[in-house]
Amino acid sequence: MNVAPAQLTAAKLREAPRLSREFFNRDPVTVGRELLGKLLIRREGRQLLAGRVVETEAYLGQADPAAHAYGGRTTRNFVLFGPPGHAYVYFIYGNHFCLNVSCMPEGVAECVLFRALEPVCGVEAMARARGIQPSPSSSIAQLRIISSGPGRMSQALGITRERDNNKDLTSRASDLWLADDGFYPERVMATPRIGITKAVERPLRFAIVGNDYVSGKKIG
DNA sequence: GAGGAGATCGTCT
DNA sequence: GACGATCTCCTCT
Repeated sequence: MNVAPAQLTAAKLREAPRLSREFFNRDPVTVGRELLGKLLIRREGRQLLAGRVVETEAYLGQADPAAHAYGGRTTRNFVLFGPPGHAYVYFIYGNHFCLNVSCMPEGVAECVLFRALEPVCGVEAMARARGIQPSPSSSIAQLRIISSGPGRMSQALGITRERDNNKDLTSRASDLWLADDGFYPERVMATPRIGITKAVERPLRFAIVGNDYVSGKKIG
């Protein structure tokens, strides 16, 4: 049965401990799996927008033909070669921004791509940012297009390269961060990554089984 | 509901 | 000049 996402108050979001740099200073497969169920929070003025991470993908740096870092350091991907816990935002297909977080120690260009969120706070503002008019009677189908997909969730949270690229997501001063409110997904699964043409067979996409907000076809 | 194709522009070669 | 870690609209079933 489909249910509307459980909403969290701004007070709850402020209570939730931020993820530390050490959390991200690990391999992206571990980070990608453990990010499922965590909160991605954006401060917009006095308002908080937040979504629960329900889908990620791991990119294994210079060893991964599908990764932006595969060809080495460039002016675009330099953030990946920096310290862990930083945002790598890139523009794709002339329309969309995608958000990644750097993993592993400085010099190792591995990362996790955020692919989908379940909105849990500021849903109306997120919908407006997407050009959607939400209402109390909005169906799951209408709600899920707010943030089910890397481009959609970036638009919903106002994530752009200019504003967020190279931002330290573990800093207390950051207006974009990750937090742990104690939620733990019952079942997660690994599948091949989406939208790539190289190394397509590797099961490096992670998602919460049965969650309505996972992009693409529903899992489980 | 599923599948296909076009849009659109930064980045890299 | 070609390509791309996507999204949306349109058509067909």
